[in-house]
Amino acid sequence: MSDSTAPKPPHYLDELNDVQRQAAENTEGPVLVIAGPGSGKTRVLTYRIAHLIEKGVAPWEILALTFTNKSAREMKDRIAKVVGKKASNIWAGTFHSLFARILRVEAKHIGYPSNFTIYDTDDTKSLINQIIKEMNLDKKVYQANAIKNRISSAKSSLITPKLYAQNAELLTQDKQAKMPLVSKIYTAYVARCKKAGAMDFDDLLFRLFELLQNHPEVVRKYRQKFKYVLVDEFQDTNTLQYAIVKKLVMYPKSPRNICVVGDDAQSIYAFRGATIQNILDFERDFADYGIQTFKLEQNYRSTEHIVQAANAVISHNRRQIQKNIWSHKGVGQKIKIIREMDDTGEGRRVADTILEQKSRYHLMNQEIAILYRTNAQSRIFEEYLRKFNLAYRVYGGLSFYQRREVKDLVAYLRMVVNPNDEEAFRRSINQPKRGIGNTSIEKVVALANARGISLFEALKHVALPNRTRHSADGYLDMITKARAKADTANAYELAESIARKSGLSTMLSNDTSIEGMARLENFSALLDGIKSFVDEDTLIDTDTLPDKTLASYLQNIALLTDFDSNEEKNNTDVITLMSVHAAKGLEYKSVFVVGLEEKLFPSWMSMDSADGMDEERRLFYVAITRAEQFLTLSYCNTRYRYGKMVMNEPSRFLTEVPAGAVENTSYSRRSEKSEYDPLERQRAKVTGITPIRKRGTAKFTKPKMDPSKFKPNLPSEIEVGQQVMHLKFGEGRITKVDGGAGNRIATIHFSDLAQPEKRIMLKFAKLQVLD
DNA sequence: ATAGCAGTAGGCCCT
DNA sequence: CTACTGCTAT
Repeated sequence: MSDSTAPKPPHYLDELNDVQRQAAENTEGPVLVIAGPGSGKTRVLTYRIAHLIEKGVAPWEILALTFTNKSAREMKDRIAKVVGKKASNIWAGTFHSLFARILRVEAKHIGYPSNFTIYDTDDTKSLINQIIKEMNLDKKVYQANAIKNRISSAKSSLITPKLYAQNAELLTQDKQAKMPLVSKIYTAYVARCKKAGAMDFDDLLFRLFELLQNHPEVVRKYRQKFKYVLVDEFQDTNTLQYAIVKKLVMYPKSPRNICVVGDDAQSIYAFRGATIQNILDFERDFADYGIQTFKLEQNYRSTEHIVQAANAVISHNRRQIQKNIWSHKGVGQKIKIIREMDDTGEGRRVADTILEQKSRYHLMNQEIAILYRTNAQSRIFEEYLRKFNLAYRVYGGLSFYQRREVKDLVAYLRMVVNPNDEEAFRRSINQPKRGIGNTSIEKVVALANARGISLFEALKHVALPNRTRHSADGYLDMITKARAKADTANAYELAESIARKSGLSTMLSNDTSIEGMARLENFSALLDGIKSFVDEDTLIDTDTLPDKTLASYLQNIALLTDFDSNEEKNNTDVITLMSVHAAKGLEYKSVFVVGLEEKLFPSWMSMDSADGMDEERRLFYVAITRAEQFLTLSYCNTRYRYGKMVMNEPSRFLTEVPAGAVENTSYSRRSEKSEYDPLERQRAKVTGITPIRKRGTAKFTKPKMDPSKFKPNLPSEIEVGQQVMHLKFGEGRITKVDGGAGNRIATIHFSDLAQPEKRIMLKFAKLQVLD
């Protein structure tokens, strides 16, 4: 959308079409913006905020809630282009991060420490399993995942453990699922989180709601503060999120300056409790206060065949807000449909088509995306892209912060900040092994439960055999000493010293396998991350954070996803592989939507209900509307699932794409023989495509050199001026070495990177000197 | 009492 | 394809 080429930028409102402009200028009172795909929604939001600021509204009086850190950052950057630096004072961020920020300030009102820990899904599951075990229940019957979902949706519907226990409907459901004690587990879970000083993701919303509900002086404060509230992706908010927003803007004499932007057709998070009912409720709730509705219907992203296909597909859904999405970008290319015999063929054919498109239309890698329903589908595409020497990056799957080695160190850091953190205790107490096994931990748990104290406290007093006592004391001493420094010391020094004293660094350094080296890489990348948190601001959004202590570092990373990380990935020319969910809000010149088969897309989980099917169709709608010029849909007859070959029908969604928008070479003309040539298959076998995704290996496509040939030099051998090789960053030159003897830090210039300067701790990073 | 190993069962959607 | 379980050696 860079059609404005005037030398002097015109007044910013001139860059908007009529409807967009009205949506941006009508700043007072409740506003609902229904925004089709590619209709300039972000543009409206940013100009609206810019307009508010130009009119004299203070940036900190504006609350803009988004779903991802990325879109918050983008929005701020774009606002800054109009109003300058003060844009950074806007309260723009995700629901979770902004609410965590408020909760830290107001924690005392709800009996939480302001250093509260945020439990991620793994912590949550592990705690639930723990409770199940303590209650002597069969974990095959009581599945942690299912229970987590029950608890999560209870919280999202504002149902406390108490209300749950009184809710006949929920109790009946649990009985039918043969899990009558879910209510008890829920109660125990909430108590344990509280005791541990921990909140899970839902708590960040739930506790904030409680806070606003029960503390009039607090709610008054924030109502006064936030004079204008904006919500992006409103179709993906759940009941609880909307309840919080209402708390902030609905009160006597409120100006009700609330603007929500969304598209019912792109609602794809119902499985997490999101409901488009919120849009309908919004219209009802604010009907008496002069609600204004604007529909953005012009699609600036895609050519007409694509828009036409999208409209046709979505019209199969039952209810929707009426709108007429149109494009004036010309008819463009027709949609290509690829059919293959099996998933391997699909992988090869997609990679082939990419090569063809690249040469014919001069596409860059970064203009291409492969979108799939489930992350597990990525493997085959990775294999072929690699084989064809096409650079790619996979989003999703195991994120950096979920890696074992990263979580281990983070667990120690969490203990330093909040010693009551039960999950961090369990993870750190015997990692690396220090001879405190299950039996000892059982004793600790027993004592903690008996006296109602934390595990950490219990460890101090529990009776243990001498040897075990000794290592326990070592652990306690380490955490206690670090805690003493936690408020004053720089987060990086603290983390680095813990990494050393815990024995984690030594343990990882001693592992010389390739996976081990990759783990060490990740481990030092974490330390590097903490370092840049401390001295630069590049890593994270400091505006949403009050300070730079270890506590706020942890708070921040708990809410980061794979998407938000720092690396140079945004600037490198790579093909994007991601799930359709992850692709929401993004756009690419050429998009491949793959695996279009019944039971896969639409997913088998959703096929038994009409609501589920509608959601799958919206998901498909989101997928195809990511494409600007080229859209390719693919499916195959058989594929491996759970290690077994299964037959698939083509997805019903394919039949919903109008024939007029589809290239007619596609369905059946291409001879199946050539695609299923046994010789060709045999050849593929012989070429031996080896799987490249191993657990714990770095995520980048191409290692800069063959890891098996990589021979790192000793840290002491590294000098200024040397040309060195780093497994992930490639070749670079040492420009500076500083730090003390045992802790030398090299500044290295990697000219291939977008941000070439890296500071790397020599004791962790492995570097090979090149001659 | 702990830790490493090996074999088995169960599970893998999306945040 | 991995996360538990149970066994055995220390």
